[in-house]
Amino acid sequence: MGTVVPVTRPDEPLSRAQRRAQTAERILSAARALFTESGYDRTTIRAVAAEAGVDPALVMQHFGTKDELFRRAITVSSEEAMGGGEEKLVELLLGILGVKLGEVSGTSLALLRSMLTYPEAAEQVRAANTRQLEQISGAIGGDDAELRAALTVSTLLGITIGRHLLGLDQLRTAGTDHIAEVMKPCLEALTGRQPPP
Amino acid sequence: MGTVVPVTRPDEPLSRAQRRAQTAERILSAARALFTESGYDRTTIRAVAAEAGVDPALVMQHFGTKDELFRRAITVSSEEAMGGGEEKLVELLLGILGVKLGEVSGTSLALLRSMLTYPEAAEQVRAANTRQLEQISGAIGGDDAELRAALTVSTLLGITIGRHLLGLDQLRTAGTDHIAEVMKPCLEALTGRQPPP
DNA sequence: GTCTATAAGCAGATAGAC
DNA sequence: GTCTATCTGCTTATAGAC
Repeated sequence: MGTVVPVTRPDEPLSRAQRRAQTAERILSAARALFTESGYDRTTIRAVAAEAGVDPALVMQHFGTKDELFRRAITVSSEEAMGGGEEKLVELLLGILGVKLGEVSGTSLALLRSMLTYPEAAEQVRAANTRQLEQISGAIGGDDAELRAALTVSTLLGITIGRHLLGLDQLRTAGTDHIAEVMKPCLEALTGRQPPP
Repeated sequence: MGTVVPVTRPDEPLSRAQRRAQTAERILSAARALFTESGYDRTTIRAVAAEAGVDPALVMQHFGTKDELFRRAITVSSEEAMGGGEEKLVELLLGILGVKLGEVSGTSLALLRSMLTYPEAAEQVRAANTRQLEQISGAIGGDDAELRAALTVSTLLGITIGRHLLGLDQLRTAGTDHIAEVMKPCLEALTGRQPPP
């Protein structure tokens, strides 16, 4: 169906299609780094091209528009998509906390950096949060479940922002385990059923 | 010392200086609204002028640069500056929570909207957070005080973002009191002394 | 004192040379 | 197939007419 690339030069190590795919990947990687650092508006096609060591026109050739470049840069292959399983409450939360505090995939940070000023990024973050929220809400149960889930997600979001995007010293220098340990009772209080007044 | 404005026209209700100050205030108000809505980069001098019903050149005449306009727009008169007193821990926290969840002064939201993409805004937010953090840290005491305080501030920040800037439904529709009620045990767990293992 | 007109620069996107 | 050169539009900021 036209996907087969005939090898015209057996001594050439990589086909043109392969080289092209490699270049696209390098551009995406550069774009991810710059979007993470400066956000959507302040990241220029020219800067991405320079970072990737290619011509600006080549970036347009590959992705058409800056918008599409961003979309591709913040789209995960299919793996993470926020710890997908059916785990149980606290483990789920600490999992999210671990993921968000640990490496925090480059795609996530690139997305979060622009969420307050680039409407499409905001929409994606809302969607991701809604998915997390439904998982947590279902695990909590009760009247306040949705509110509690929303507060939990927002709390984790705030810590991620403080640590990775704002760079608050006390959060940058603390270890992941330490933070998780301190946050655990807090998250339990937030997700546990409230005692009767 | 030249500050006295002689009244040349007794029948004129306002002096020129007064009218000028009024116009400046209207420009600042318009700027605050647009900075809050769209952030620093996407807010143009032209749009601010249009919103205030004045000429773009007049905005420059008053504030010189866009940078200075932003600085003036997010500078509070002197009052709030984050509930300044010497209150006691939980009350302090709920106070901050109340302030952040309630009206959240326009200046604060304008500042928060740009904190991830406009370096000067980020610096201001870090500074404000540090002040809060020191208050809370002092009230907590103990080894983890600073970390706990940082996590507390980040938590409140996350909720403010989710509610007012991202517009998460579950947080927008919930009442301030309800949120405070649900968050109280969580904040107590975060700021209370940890039980010995 | 206020606004028209314009300068100067940079963005994303396009067309055509090689 | 890749890059040079350019187009078009929009920004902040300035200079000068009224």
